[in-house]
Amino acid sequence: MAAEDRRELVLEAATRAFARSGYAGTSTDAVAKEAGVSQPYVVRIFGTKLELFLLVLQRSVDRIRLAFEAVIAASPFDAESDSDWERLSLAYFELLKDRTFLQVMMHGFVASSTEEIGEVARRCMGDVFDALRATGADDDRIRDFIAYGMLLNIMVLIGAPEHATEPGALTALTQCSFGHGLPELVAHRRA
Amino acid sequence: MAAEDRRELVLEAATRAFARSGYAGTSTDAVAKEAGVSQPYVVRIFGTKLELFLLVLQRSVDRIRLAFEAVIAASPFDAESDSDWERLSLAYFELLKDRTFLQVMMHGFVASSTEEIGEVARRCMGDVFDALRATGADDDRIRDFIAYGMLLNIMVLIGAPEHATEPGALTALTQCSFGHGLPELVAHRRA
DNA sequence: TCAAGAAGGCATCGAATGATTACTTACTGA
DNA sequence: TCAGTAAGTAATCATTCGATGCCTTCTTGA
Repeated sequence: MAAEDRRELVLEAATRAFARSGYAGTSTDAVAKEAGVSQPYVVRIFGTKLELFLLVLQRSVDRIRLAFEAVIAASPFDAESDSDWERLSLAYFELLKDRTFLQVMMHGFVASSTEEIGEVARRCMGDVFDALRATGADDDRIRDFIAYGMLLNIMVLIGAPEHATEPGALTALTQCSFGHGLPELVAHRRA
Repeated sequence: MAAEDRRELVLEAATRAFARSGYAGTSTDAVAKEAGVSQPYVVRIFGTKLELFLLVLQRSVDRIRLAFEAVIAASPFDAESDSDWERLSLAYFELLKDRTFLQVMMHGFVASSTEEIGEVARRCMGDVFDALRATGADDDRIRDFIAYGMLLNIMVLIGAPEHATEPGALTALTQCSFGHGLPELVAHRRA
């Protein structure tokens, strides 16, 4: 297989692996097994595990940012229009069906005490904020949108959508966070 | 030293250690060094590294929840009063001066793919939500409060308060998230 | 004084990890 | 046909990790 194609394959496998267990918790061997190649080959392609993670993190956040940019570019965005914000929310909601990217992003955030990872995390966060500025909304409005997205991220991370079954506080928080789209999200996850 | 006192000391050291590097990224030896005891002794006190982390996670989230409960109990809370919500926000803001607890909490969230950790994380999230229900606010209002708190957590995790210096998207997001309290927070951090 | 129990370290084990080296295989162009 | 190169693996190394077992030290009460 061409090195370029193989590299792409390993990157996608690494994204899945890191999404599961984070930076420290994922071995290069786990990535290799997920990709179906040998562990030394993974190291050879990317140099070090850290460089591989930085690539995976950058690509994951890019994916999220691009989804926002696509929605905003699709039709004129009116920052005063609720339905336009709903379009944006629905896009993120759709993105949640594949949790991989946001899991990697969150793992990147908590691994920010590693300086190189922190740099990428801060840059990515700024890029997303920048992309949302194309909505024409003021900074406070964008901040609120991101805040709500972060809550959704956390809820997905801890598995609230699947586990919030019996009545209780977690269930209430999950339902008022995900709204009526929750059953669909859980069904998609189980499929 | 009495076993009980030593245990408490190690728990606090473990909280600091896990706050830095998370569950997978922190060795029992790192905890031991932070506590000034031998590594086998740490394992002996808590059985396994996982059990130690579960304790640390539970205690950290408890600390956050208790801070909220204290504010709500301090004087009658009016869910329609902006100043009452500001009291609550300020309490959390004050809590951010010691990042340890929220760092541990976030590390617990992303480590939720380990089933035991996920269970504790979900329970803690529910407990915090429950505590905030004592404000008398409806669920949506509480959810918004938590969402904003989660954004602050992320910003702290990636070191935005210290690193958002030159003008740019990250700086704008940081300033509109932390408001005028930002310089104070950074100063306290550097002290 | 001394036995007993609690506190805690030392030595060590087996497994896992990231990385390096040397090797094999397969394709390509002259 | 054969030299050269790209793709990929097996073997291995030095660390690090969580955990176990055994020993030492100190206190305390009879």
